[in-house]
Amino acid sequence: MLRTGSRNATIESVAARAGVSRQTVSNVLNAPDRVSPQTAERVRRAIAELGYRPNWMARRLRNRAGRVLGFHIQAADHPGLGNLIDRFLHAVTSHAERAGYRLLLFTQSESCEAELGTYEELVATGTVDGFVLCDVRAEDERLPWLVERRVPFVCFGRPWGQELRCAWVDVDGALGTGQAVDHLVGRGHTRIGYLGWHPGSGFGDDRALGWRRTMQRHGLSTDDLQEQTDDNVDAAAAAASGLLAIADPPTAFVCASDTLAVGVRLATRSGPEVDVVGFDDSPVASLLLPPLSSVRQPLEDVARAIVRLLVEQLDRNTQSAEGVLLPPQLVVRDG
Amino acid sequence: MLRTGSRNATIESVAARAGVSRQTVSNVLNAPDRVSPQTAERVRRAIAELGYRPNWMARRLRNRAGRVLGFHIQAADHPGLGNLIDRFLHAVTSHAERAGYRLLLFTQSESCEAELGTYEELVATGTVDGFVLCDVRAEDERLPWLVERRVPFVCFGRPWGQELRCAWVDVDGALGTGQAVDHLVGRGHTRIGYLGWHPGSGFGDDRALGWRRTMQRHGLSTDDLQEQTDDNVDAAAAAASGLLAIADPPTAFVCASDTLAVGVRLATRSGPEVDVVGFDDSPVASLLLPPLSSVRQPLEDVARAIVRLLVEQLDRNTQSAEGVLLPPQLVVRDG
DNA sequence: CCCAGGCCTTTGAACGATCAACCCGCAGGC
DNA sequence: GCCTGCGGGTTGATCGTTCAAAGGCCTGGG
Repeated sequence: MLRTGSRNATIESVAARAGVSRQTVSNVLNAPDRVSPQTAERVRRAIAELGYRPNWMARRLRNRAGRVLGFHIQAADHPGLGNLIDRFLHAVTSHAERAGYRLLLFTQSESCEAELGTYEELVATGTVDGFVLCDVRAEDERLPWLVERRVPFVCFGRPWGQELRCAWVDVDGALGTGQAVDHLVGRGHTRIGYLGWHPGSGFGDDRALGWRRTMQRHGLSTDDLQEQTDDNVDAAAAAASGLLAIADPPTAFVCASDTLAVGVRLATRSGPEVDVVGFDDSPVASLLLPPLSSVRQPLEDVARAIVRLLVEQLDRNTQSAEGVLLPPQLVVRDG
Repeated sequence: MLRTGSRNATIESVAARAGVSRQTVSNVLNAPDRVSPQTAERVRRAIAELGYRPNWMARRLRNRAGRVLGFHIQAADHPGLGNLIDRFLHAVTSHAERAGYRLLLFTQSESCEAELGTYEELVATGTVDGFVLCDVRAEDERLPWLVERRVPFVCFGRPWGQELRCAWVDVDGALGTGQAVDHLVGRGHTRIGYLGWHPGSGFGDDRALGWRRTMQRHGLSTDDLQEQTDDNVDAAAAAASGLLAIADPPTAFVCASDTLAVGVRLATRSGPEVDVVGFDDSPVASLLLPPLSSVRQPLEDVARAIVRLLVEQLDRNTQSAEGVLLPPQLVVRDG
C-alpha cells in the first residue's frame, strides 16, 4: 500500500487505543486464554476500529520462519506434468494457504548460472523455508544438496535411482497403464501396443512396466508391441506406424502421454480405427476428435499430500523420508 | 533451512570477523563508495568465508517494502487466457526477478468469503506490495477498491467499461482477428464466418469487432456470418453447424478461441474442408489434426510490460494510468 | 593554534512483532 | 506471619537489517 501520510495500524496503536500493553494485544490474537474476557473484548474492538492486521514481515522475522514455500516454475512444458502445471499450482497454493503457508515462484535467475545457486540464494536469505520439487531428474544434484543442508522439501515423483532418504509423493504410473490395459482388454482387444519414452526417466519406465505386467497377467504377449520415442507428435506417429506394420499388428495402444496418443491418432487417421489411451488427461484429451481416454493424475490429492509432508517437516524441524503413492484414475471417453 | 545449532551468518558475525561495524558491512553491499577499498576487500572476504546473505525478512521489514507481487491463480481454466497461465506465470516471474521482485501466488482463501477480503488481507499484512490482475471482468469491484486504497496494480486486459484510471497491458484482439481475416482472404476465401462468445466480455467484443471491420475493409459482407456461443466444443460445433446451413455458407472461420475452433473442426469433420483460425495458440493448436492456425498472444512482451508498469508505480510510490497495447501474431499452420 | 570540511567509520534508534521474565494482588496452606 | 501458586498484565530484549546522526582523524586555511 502506498504511504498516504497515515500509516497502517500497528500493534502499538491498537494497544494505546485499548488502554493495554503490546503483549496483551498479541495475546488476544495468539493465546486468547491468557487474557480476561472483558479485556479481550476491548482489544478486539480496538482491532476492528483500526483495521489492524499483524505485519507479516515483522512476525516472520521474530519467529525465524517465513512460512513460504518455493516452487521452481520452468520455461518449457515438461513431459510427465505436461501442461497441468496450472492445475497443480492452484492445488498446492490452496492447500498451502490452508496450512498458513504461501507459495513463491522462482525461475532460473540469470545471476546464478548454476542451478543450485538459485536454491542457495533462496535458502540463505531466508526467502523460503522449503521447496516443492516437481521435475526431479535421475541423478538430480538438488536432492543430495538439499538433504545435506537439511532444507525441507518434497518431491512430486519418486527420487528414481537416488540412494537417499527424502519425502516424496507420486502417482502410481504402473497402476495407471495397468488400468488402461484392463480397459482395452475389456473392450475385446488382445493385441495392445505400448508407446513410451526412451528408457531412463523413472516414471516413463514405470508406466511401461505397468503395461507389460498387466499384459502378462492377462496372458497376452508383449513381444514387438513396444516402441520408444521422444515426446512429440511426429516422432510418435512414426513409431506407431512402425508398430502397425508388423505381422498381427496392435488394435489398440497405451501411451505414456497424451502427446504420444495424438501421434497414434495421426498415424491411424486413414487406416482402421484403433483404440488409444493417453496419460495425464490434459485439456487436449477432451478436445480431440473423437475425445481421448486418458489416465488422470489426482493432482488435488498429490498437492494435499505434498503440503502435508512439507509442513510436517517444517513444524517438527526435521527432514522426513515418507513416501506417498497415489492411484491415478482412468477417464474413459470411448464412443 | 533447519536450525542445526549453528545459525546462519548475520551481518553482525561478518562485522566481527572483518573487525568492523555492522553498518560498514551494510555499506559494502548497499553503498560501496562510502567504504575504503581495503576495508571493503576485507569485508568481502569475510562475507565469502561465512557465506553471508542479508536476511530477506529483516531487510524488507526495515525498508517497509516486501518487493513481492501478488498473483491470483484461479481454479478453473479461464477463457481469454485459456491454459496459457503457466507460460504467462513463468514470464512474469522471470521479469519480476530481474527487477528484484518475487511473485507470490494466492487463491480465494476459504476464510474470506468476500473476494476483496483476500486482497485486503494481503495488503494490510504487508505480504504483497502490488498485484497483477489477469482476469479483469466488466464491473470488476477490485479495481475501484484498489484505486481507492492506492494499492499499485496492473491489469492484463483493458479495464473494459470501467471509468477509472489504472495501468493496463493488453493484446490487440481486434488486430489479431483482423490478421486472421487477411490471411484467409489471401487464401481465396470470401465467405468468412466468425464464432465468438456472448457479448459482454470486453476482449470478446473486441475480437468480433476486428473481424467485422476487416471484412468490411475487404469489401466482404458480414451478414448472417456471426454466431455467439459458450466457450466449449459442443456449443461451438452446434453454432458452426448453424452457420453452415445458411445459403452461401462460409468456407472459412475465425474464432475467438482455440476451443471454439476445435468445435468448428468437429462440425465440419465429415463435410467439405474449411479453413479455421483459432485464438491463443494453446498447445491444442499444434496437436490437432491437421494443426490449427491460431493468433498468438505475445505473453513474454505482456509480462515484461506488466512488470515494468508495476515496478514504476512501486518505485515512485504513485499509481499510474499508462496503457500498453501489444500486437498479436498469427501463427500459420495451413497444410 | 583553532576550526572547517571531507573521508571513513561507528553508534543509536528504528521497523513491528513475539518470547521470556517479571510484577502485582489475592487466595490458600502451614 | 510467611511462603507459594496463580490469574492477568506489564516491561525488556530480540529477530537482522538500514537510516540518521554523530564521532574520529587528517588536511588545509585563517
